[in-house]
Amino acid sequence: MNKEQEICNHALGLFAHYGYRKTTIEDVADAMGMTKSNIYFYFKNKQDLYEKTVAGALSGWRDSVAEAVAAEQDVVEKFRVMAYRSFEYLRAHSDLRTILEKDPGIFTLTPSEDRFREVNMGAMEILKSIIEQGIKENRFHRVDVQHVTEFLFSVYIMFLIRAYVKSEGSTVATMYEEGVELAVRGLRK
Amino acid sequence: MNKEQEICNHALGLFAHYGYRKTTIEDVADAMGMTKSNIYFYFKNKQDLYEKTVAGALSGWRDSVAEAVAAEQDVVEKFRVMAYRSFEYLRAHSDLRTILEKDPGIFTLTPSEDRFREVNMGAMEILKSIIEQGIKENRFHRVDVQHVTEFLFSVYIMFLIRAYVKSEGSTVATMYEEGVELAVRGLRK
Amino acid sequence: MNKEQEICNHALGLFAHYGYRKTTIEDVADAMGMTKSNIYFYFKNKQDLYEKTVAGALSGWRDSVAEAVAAEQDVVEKFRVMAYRSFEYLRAHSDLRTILEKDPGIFTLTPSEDRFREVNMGAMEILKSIIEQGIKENRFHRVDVQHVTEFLFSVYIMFLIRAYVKSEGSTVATMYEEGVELAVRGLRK
Amino acid sequence: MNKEQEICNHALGLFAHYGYRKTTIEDVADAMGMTKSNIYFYFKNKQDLYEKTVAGALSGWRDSVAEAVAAEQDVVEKFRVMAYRSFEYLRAHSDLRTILEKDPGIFTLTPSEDRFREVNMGAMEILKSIIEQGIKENRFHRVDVQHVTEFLFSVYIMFLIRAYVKSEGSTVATMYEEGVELAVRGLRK
DNA sequence: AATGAATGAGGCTTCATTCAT
DNA sequence: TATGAATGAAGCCTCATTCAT
Repeated sequence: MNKEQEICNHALGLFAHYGYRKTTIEDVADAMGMTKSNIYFYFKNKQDLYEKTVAGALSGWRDSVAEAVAAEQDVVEKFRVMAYRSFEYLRAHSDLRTILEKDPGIFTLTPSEDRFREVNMGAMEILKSIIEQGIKENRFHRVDVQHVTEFLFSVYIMFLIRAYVKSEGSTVATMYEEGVELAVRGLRK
Repeated sequence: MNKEQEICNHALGLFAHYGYRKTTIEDVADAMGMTKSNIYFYFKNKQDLYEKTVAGALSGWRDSVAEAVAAEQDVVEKFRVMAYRSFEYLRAHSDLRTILEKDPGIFTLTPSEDRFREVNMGAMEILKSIIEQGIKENRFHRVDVQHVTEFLFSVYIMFLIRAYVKSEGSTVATMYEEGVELAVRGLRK
Repeated sequence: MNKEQEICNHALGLFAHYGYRKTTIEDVADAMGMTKSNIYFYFKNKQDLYEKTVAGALSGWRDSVAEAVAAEQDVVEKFRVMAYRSFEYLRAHSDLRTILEKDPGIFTLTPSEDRFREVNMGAMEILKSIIEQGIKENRFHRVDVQHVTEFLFSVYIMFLIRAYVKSEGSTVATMYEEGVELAVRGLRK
Repeated sequence: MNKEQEICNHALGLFAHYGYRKTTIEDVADAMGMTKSNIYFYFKNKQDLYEKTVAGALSGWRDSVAEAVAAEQDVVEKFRVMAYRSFEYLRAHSDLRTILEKDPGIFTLTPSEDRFREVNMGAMEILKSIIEQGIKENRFHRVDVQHVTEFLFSVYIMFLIRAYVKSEGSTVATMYEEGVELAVRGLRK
């Protein structure tokens, strides 16, 4: 179907493997069995291709998490599920993971330069609304929502990404679990 | 005096600001007030310049930490000092920090591809000998030294680096302090 | 039509005149009225351009000889015609001649490093099949075909090429004629 | 002793192995255990170094031949000895041989561009005086001395050089012997 | 005699991008 | 939609050569 998306899917793997600079438009075209110039029919330029590719991958991640969260009622469970689904998703999608490793700027939340604000904001929104709900239900400490959200979001992203650098599987999973429980304890009354 | 070092110092800032790819040999030469070709008198090629630049910066970091650690007797204090000096050093040396952010591969400790093994190993050695001393003096749990060292090193590096991505100063510092205390509690009997 | 060939034709003259090293891709591009980079659309790199250029020229030579040989029935005539057409062709194509002079490695028949084995083998095949036919028809001595072929080929190539170094026309032609007759007498029963 | 000569000796091997273009001044300096710049104390530039190196090697060749010729009385023997000593010398000095193969221009006897006229003329002089002596003693045909000399010189040079390209030792030697006898018969009454 | 340091010119190659078809 | 062909800008690197010491 949507060829634009198809291109992004192929590009994702290449960007993950070779990085932005070393991935050429021709690489992408070759992978698609089309020509360089034809890529320009679908995307304005290389930057555009990259951003749409990454944005698409981030959306998939966020949607997967949002869906899992929506299925839970209890706010603590929501928090746990959010954390686990995130972890699980990245484990399964190594291309996205690699890109996140290689381009740390993706999560630079400084408003002025965030190329993926839209998606990132969406992800943070999930976390934020969980915290808000927890506070409203009087199950979480009355923390500064915005700051705590940003803090947790940044720790959690960095943890997720870096977790895989060394990664022997079980160790990482355990490490992650403990981190999550720590956060839960820190929040819960 | 040592012009090689002088070049590295200038290069550090440029690599930090523009990244490896966008920094040209000419940029470095201009910054030094010399010609492109003269850079090649001191370095084999761009890669060589980059690696020596980074290695130099990492050495400075490691030495600063080593020195601080050596000045302490108590093993718990050594651990704390190591953590704080590391933090402090990176805070003060934003070029190194930025490079570390931009090139996460610098800390990929997989033996096969680590371009800075020598320096990294030196840094890990500091941590390792503290843990060993703590165990010998019966003040630390009898943990698996190698594994724990690698684990702590990797967490600590990722933390240090990522801490600055958002960074509003006080928040980060507090966050870091708590992390350190956590580790101390985890180790101490 | 075939622009690749067109480029080779221009390149041949330049390589002949300036030699491999001194001929720049830009020279070739200029001669074609196109840009440097466009040359790279047709050839992988300078080496590739050179090799295809030389191979093309050698093929032209070989084909011209093969055609002349095929038109004769008598095996002795075939041999003579082969020799004279070769001579004639080189006389008329001074670019190829010059390149052959400048790059003696073109005829280094050591299997391991011959860049033009395919073409060279084709040329030797012509000679070889003449000798074989001569022996089968009982008009040539029963010599060791492979060795004699290689020997004659190497003498003949060296003669052809070097003949032109001094070359005052008539002298060379006479010299050549005598050499040919010598070979004929040596082979013929 | 003479360091200039020492440099030439080292340069000879390098020029033979890598060719003029690919041999850098630094290669030569390294081989001598000195620095690039110091080479310029002894030679005007790379071209100068090359020419003096080749000229030196050619002189050695010519002197060796001249010496052998001088030791003979009989003019036919002189001719034979000249040929054999030449062959022998080149067989033993593969560097010179290789340079002669790689730079055919060395024997381009066109007065206008011969960079080694002096040496070449010296070599031809040996041959010429033998022929003159043979004629005076009425043992050689009364040929056109200048032309015959040039012709024989050029054939003989080309033969010597190319003989080694394929070369399986005995074959080459036999081939050469026969060629020499042919020339002798051609000259002798 | 010798060196370290510097330079300039030149050449190869890559690649994003455009354009006519 | 899709392609082949073309371009320009940019960057890396080599090397002969020079100069001050």
